[in-house]
Amino acid sequence: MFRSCHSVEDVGVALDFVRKINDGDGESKFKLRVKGYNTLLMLLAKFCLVDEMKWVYSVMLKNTIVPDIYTFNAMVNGYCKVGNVLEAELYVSKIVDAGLRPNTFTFSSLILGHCRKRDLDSAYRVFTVMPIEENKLDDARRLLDGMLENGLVPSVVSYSAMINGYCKEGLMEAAFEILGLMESNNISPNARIYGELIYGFCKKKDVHRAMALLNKVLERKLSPSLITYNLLIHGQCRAGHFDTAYRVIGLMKECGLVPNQWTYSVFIDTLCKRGSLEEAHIMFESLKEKGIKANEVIYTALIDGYCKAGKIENAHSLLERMLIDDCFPNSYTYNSLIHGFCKEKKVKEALSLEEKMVKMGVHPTVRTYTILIEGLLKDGDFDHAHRLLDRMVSSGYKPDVFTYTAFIQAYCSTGKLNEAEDWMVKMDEEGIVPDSVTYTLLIRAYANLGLVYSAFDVLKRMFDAGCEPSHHTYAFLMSHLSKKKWMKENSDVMGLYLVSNVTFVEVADVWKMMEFDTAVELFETMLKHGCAPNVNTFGKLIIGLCKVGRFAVAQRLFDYMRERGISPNEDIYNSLLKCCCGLGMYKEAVRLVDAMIEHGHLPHLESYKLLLCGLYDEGNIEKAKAVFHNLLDCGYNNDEVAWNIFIEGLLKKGFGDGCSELLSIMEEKGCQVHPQTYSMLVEGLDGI
DNA sequence: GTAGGGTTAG
Repeated sequence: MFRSCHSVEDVGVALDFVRKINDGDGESKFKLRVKGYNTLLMLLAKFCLVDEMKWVYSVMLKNTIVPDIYTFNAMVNGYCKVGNVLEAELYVSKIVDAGLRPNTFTFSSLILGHCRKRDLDSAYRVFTVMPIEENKLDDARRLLDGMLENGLVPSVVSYSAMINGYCKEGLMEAAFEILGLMESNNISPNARIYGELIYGFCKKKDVHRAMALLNKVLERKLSPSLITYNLLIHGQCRAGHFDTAYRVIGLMKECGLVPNQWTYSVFIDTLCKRGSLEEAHIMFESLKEKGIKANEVIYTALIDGYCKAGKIENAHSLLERMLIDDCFPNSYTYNSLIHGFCKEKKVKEALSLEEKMVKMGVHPTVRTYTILIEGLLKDGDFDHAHRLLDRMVSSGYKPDVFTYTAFIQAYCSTGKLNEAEDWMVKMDEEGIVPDSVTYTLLIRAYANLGLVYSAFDVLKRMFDAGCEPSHHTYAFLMSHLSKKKWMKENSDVMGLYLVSNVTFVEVADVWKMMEFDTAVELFETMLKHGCAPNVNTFGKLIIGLCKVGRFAVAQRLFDYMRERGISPNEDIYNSLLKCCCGLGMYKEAVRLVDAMIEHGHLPHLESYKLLLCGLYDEGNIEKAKAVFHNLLDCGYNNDEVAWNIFIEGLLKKGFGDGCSELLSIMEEKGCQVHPQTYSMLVEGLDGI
């Protein structure tokens, strides 16, 4: 009877029906069979309404309906979706108690549940604290492997849940291993499976691999979904490739897919984050003529953009427009505005907005409280901040790493290191793991007070906790090591500033001033403190140097690390490559590209573009051809290659001949280019 | 008769 229910509104109607059954005396005219209950339970699971599920289940038992495998599976699925594996396992045992056997569906749900075990978002009120399990993916994996042992055949869904789990964590090799596993078990991956992998690459900011995978999906005549395209657009936007993101819209339209709210929210959000508020607003206003109604995410992106730009008035009027537009603001919307007020030192307004939010029926979240606490602390009102913390805890909200870090930052910036350390202890007792920002704040504070040993001691704690130091962490440590030297060299105090009477160097300037010897001093001090510099240590330094064009020092470090038997990773190679292309050192760039390919790394297309243009500029045509040949074997999406190298590169730089030459290499190799790109190329070549 | 994906702090 609930088969036609699909929306949250339907759920309400269905629940009302069950309520009537529950209110009846058993002789009621409202009766439901097991199938009806099951359908309702699945529907509730779809919307993650586990409390309602539990109630429906109890009504079912009260009415002496015997649950079947579908009932139990629905319960397992619901709890797994919200990451509550403990509760889900309770229903698995009920399956066994009932003399039934868990099936493929049960296992697929459990795999999903284990992958989500830690996903209980701090944005929600969490009353039951789930145990944190580091090896949640291993547990999921054991379940997948255990299926065969139990005589069950994993389905596409079982594999996809596992692949999604790995992709979310950026473990692409493991994800591809699962792909291999399913293929060897004769299950052919569908578009959804590839969609998961594309998501993984996008999440890792490896958009080129994501695009190459898209090509593979299309070659296999599978249809990528709107979600997949949206993910690609998001990935391209985040990588700063705005033009490419627009091209992806073209590609999706060709497949008959229509960009939706999500698509535009990505664009609008990206524009806002880049500070292009006007452009974002123009796109927002153009939605109507596209037949798209702005949703709360779109409004929030724009509101957030205005708040970050300090234009609270505009943000506020958007909130009003939102309400007129029948678009309901959510906690994210209010959080953006509250944050905006705090940033402008208007904590009072921020606090009253929180009250308003509650009145509007929107629940504050951990984030709301944290933003307010941070605002109060930055305002120097420690008392109020503590009171608010008490209020949040007593209302059942669990402070997270951001909340604790706000306090630690406040104590660090006032030089109260003992209090800051007390908060580290408190955090540990609550089972909250500090992140690199937390540790780096402490390191900076110790360094500012001239306590080198303590600063490096915190680094050791970081290493021991398995927390990866950021480039900020290393920059603060180095600026301290070289402080006296740098101060002398910069007697005009350029790039130096004062905090609590201690002078130190701005992070951005560390890379500009850093010499090779400083790095060596860092490594030696690290070793003395029991932290051996690893590939990431070198990576942070090399990438930092490359960003400011310090190729010579970066290369020395690169050689230094290799001499010590540490192999550079793809990011290190790419930053070096980008740096020397930018400096016009094309011979060196060619050497790097060759070395990368030899080690199985993928050189960025942007660097190839610069390199090929550079080689043509130097008249080194044969070298350019050879480099392009190798590029075509890298497995890139050929259309993307053509677009980047020809249209964005050679044609724009006026190397039409080079463009024709390289295009013929593509044709010789049988590389397919999209007809639209091809006609643009021909047009471009004619124009020269 | 069941299911699997995606935004938004310091």
